[in-house]
Amino acid sequence: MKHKQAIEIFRIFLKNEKYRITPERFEVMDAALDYDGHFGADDLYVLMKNENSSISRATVYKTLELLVQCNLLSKRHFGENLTRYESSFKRKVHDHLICIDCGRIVEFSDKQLSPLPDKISRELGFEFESYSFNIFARCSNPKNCEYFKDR
Amino acid sequence: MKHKQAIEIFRIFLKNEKYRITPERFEVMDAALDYDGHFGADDLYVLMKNENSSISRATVYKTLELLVQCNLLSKRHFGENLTRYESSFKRKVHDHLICIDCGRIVEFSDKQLSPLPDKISRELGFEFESYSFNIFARCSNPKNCEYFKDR
DNA sequence: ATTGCTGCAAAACGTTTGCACCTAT
DNA sequence: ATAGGTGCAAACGTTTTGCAGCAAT
Repeated sequence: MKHKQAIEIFRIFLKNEKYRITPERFEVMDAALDYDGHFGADDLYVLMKNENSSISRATVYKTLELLVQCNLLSKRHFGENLTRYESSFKRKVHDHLICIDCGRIVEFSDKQLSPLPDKISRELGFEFESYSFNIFARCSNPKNCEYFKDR
Repeated sequence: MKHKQAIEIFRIFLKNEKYRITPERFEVMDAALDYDGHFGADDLYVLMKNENSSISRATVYKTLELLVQCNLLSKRHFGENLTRYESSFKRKVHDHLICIDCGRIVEFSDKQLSPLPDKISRELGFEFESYSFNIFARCSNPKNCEYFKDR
């Protein structure tokens, strides 16, 4: 198994929260952590089905939420009515820039930005929990942009 | 009519873009600008129906997109699979903090944040278009929070 | 033995579409 | 006259739910 450390994290989480340890849950975890980039729950379901898994849609949807709860995945919304996930296991915090022409997603992290969510929360009388910051922009280089359109 | 200036903006936009000027479009505009706070397209449709409008769902959905195009409304996504709108007519740019316990939405604007979307876009080789910044946090004062839960 | 989890299908939800009729141009 | 908009209902894509059977505890 590739994801030894993640398996341990997930197992401990399930135990602590009194959820059952089932093979299906680890099967979804494995597929999710293997996925390169951002994916919708249904994308993952279809992928697993194509690989002859007998997993059900419901189990995929529910397990992804568990993986978010234990911080193995993070949840993203890029301005569509669609929930996307991405592995956050051993990855540093980052934000996203989305090209509105070609759909390319670039990850970045900005030093000036990082302290702001917590600072602003305190200023407004809240306890910071999480934030989302997405920039929508256009590739300056049109050729570049065309290239990614077909991807 | 309350929204004299907005009517003019919308009329000019429709004309420029060669869209037709119809009473239904202004009816939706009126209801949208009257709405206090953030609303989903369906909320607005139901509200209008309750006020005995004969508008159709399709017209409401399509017109809201036109109002976004001419900057009378802005579109928001607060981490659910639901598009929300809010009037941006004569309002200054702001971001949102959402309480994950009671759902209260607080608007803020932060001087350190404002220059970042454009700066980051340029640094990454993009032309800035728009951004979304949402903070998810908890009311520090539990009583406050309880109060808004019932709203 | 007892919950809780699974797969399945159906329902729910917000949103979009196809179409026949109507209306602004 | 004609392109485009409207209302309606049906379709859509994603997500959730109800339920009977199954498996982890």
